[in-house]
Amino acid sequence: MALFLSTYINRVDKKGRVSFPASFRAALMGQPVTDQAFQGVVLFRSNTHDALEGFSMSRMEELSQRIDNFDMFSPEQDDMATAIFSESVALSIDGDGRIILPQDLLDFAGITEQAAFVGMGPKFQIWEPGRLDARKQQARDNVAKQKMTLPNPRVKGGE
Amino acid sequence: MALFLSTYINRVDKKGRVSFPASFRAALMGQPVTDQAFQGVVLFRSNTHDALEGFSMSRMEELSQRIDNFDMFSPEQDDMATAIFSESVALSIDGDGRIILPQDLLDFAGITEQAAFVGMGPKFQIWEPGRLDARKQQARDNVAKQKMTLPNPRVKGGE
DNA sequence: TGAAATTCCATGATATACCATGAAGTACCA
DNA sequence: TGGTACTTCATGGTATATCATGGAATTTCA
Repeated sequence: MALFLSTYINRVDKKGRVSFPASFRAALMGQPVTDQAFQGVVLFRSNTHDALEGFSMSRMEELSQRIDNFDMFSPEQDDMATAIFSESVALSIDGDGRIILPQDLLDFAGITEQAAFVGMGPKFQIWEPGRLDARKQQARDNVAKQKMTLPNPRVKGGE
Repeated sequence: MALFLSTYINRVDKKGRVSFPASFRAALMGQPVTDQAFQGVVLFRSNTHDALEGFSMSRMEELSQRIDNFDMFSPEQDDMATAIFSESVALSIDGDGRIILPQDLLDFAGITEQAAFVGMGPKFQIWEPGRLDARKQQARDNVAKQKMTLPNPRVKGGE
């Protein structure tokens, strides 16, 4: 699967138009195209930051399956589904490689002049650039401080 | 899996272009080619040295899968993905076997005229040659002093 | 029919692909 | 084994395509 990598800062014009980074576009193309072949992205508010979460449509379906693994009718499942699906918005990419960020999402993330597209592997986030710096530092600190390590499936679980 | 071996020092021109060592290219080819067969490398800043770390894309995808094993939207997953993917950059290898090192990465590693490609098995590093010499000496000293040995996971953990 | 949204077009800046050359390593042959 | 021819590499310069960005024109919907 193609990955979202690096951080790109692009200008947002008064209509909310932003160029969606070219490499992110390429990552999107690699996705297995389902039925209607929706070539675009899905955005919703982050639960933990003043930022936006971005998914491909195929990743969105995977997210749906994971939520299904909660007990049906459990409060968690209901909360999760409501928070994510009801508030998410699908944005298409126009001929010039741009998306249009709705005003309420811009407000939520505090974005005005510029938007930072943050690659996070299978997903990405969109930040107001000023806030992002602090967040990146925090992430680095947490990883270092907690000596966070990645479970290696080959050694630990073995296949 | 193919391995990155030896050290190669190549010139960096004013545009940041460097020849990616031929043997490293060969090591890259051996990688299992996924979908779009991205022939290139992924670089990011080392956590411990003023140098750059390099991976193949397939290894990067493996990293991604491990991170996926954390709960979605958990702080751990978020920190991990932000720390690793947002700061990394994918570089393609052109028809002449070169990559283009971005200016900010050159600055971070202190590279100007020359770049040293250091094979480290499944990954590699890129150093400013002068700093590399000091680092190599240090590594040798540490190994000698501590009589460092390699634990064998098959014997110790065993499955 | 008017406001909002979508599509179309234009333009620098930047990055990518293309071509040329010399050096060095390798293979081949006497 | 010595010499020669060929291939591969590293490196420099130039041309071309892509990308981000701004504005205008056209369409859509209320």
